[in-house]
Amino acid sequence: MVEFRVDRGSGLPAYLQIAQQVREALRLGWLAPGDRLPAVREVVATSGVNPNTVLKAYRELEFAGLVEARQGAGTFVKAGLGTGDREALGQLYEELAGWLSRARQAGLEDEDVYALLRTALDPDRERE
Amino acid sequence: MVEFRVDRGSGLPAYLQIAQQVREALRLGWLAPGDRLPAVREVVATSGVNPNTVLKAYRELEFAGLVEARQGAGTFVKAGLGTGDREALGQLYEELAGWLSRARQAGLEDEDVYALLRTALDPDRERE
Amino acid sequence: MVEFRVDRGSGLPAYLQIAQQVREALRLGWLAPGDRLPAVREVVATSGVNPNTVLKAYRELEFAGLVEARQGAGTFVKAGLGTGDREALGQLYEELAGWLSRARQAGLEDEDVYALLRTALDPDRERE
Amino acid sequence: MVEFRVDRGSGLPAYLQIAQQVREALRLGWLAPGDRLPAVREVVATSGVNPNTVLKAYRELEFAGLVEARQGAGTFVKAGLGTGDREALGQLYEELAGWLSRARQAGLEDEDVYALLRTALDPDRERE
DNA sequence: GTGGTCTAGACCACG
DNA sequence: GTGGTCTAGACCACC
Repeated sequence: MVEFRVDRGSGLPAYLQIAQQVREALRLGWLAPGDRLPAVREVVATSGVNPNTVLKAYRELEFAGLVEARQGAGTFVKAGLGTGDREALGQLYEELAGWLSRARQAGLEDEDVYALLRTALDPDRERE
Repeated sequence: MVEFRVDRGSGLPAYLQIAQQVREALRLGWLAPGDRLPAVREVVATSGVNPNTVLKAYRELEFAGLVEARQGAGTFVKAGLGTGDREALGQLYEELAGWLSRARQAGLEDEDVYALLRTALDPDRERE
Repeated sequence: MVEFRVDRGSGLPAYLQIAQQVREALRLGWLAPGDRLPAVREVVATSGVNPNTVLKAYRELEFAGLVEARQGAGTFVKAGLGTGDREALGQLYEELAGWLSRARQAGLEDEDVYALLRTALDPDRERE
Repeated sequence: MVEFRVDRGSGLPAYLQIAQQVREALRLGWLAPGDRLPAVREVVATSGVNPNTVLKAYRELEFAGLVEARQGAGTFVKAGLGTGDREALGQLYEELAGWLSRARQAGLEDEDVYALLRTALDPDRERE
């Protein structure tokens, strides 16, 4: 079961945050084809957003072919996403968690961590 | 010298992307107090955004006390951000880059990497 | 310039009617890549639907890759649709118009015409 | 015997599609007064819709005075629809089928055909 | 009770 | 002035 976290004031529209979190859950294997997404009303209850916002996110995912809405039944995952190798994922997760704890000991905040990762993913960005 | 990358269609407003990239440059030490931000017309030339959008980003940073606009001279960094320990940062960056290359060998895409990091930063998100 | 006709009570949602009419205009060459769609506010004025309904239609077309919204500038046709042979289209149109006038002389109503066409398009439907 | 085709995702509600197909069958003479409509469970079996959806369609037709439900016996056609001239209809159908095959040779798809017909039925729609 | 559609209207981002 | 986002709430279609 996934639970969405909507961060108002992050600048990113709420419906995109929800859609992104579904995609992440698909990538990490928390959601698999056939699974049901939380009902719109559930998301409303837990996240405090408006029903239409959730619908918009679900519809976006439907357009992308990732989920399928069945009238009166719910919204279901249609396709998976990302690497299939769950084991490697777990291993990498452990390593990353270790690195993260070292980074925090060195005084880095979440923002620093994101900045580092973004640079590492796209080294060209660095310039002097 | 920093160069901004504005990703239209990422959902995040252009002016927030610029402001965020300045903050990241401050965190990583690419920009330090006294440095000049690129002129608005330079950013316009390299990023294709509207001048007003750049101005809005710079105003936002000025409001946050990070930069200072000097009439006719440009916009200058006023304060630093983040950990002062440049050495630790370099070390952590190398480790992260190593981890990242392993992750990519395992077939992970950028989105998978972000998903993992987000989970590592906020482990409560994972749920049965 | 296209003008939309929204038939409330046809059962088909208004936003789908608008999207469909844009697609038809693309097919018939009334709209070509680079053309601007009518502004949301114009459609609202001429069709009496709600702005959000128009937005939903335009967004649907954007998802389909047919149009592109440019902030503050409007929504523009990105890709064409259908056969490129405008001449053949005109010829066929004339023939169809002739047939249609004969059909009407024989007393057929629009509904009869649609029923005939649907059968002709999908002859398997006929069964006894 | 009529068989219904329900196209989920056409946007048109399922019950309206069924009712419309009955009306079309009446117009084209596939159904005549006294004929029995397929039983609800038959439609369910062939179309995959919910029994209530079929009932709603039949009720709608009954309301329109076109059919009549007889308890325990089924639903029967009460009135005809459209032009009585079966011969003219057949002739027009042949002509239309001929035109259609030429249209397809010219590369037109079903959508193009519908677009043409819609324009021919309502020529005012075309505009500069 | 499920998702889907539409309205009305406020506010924001961008040119 | 352009499109985009979100809210609130009514109503519909379907299971």
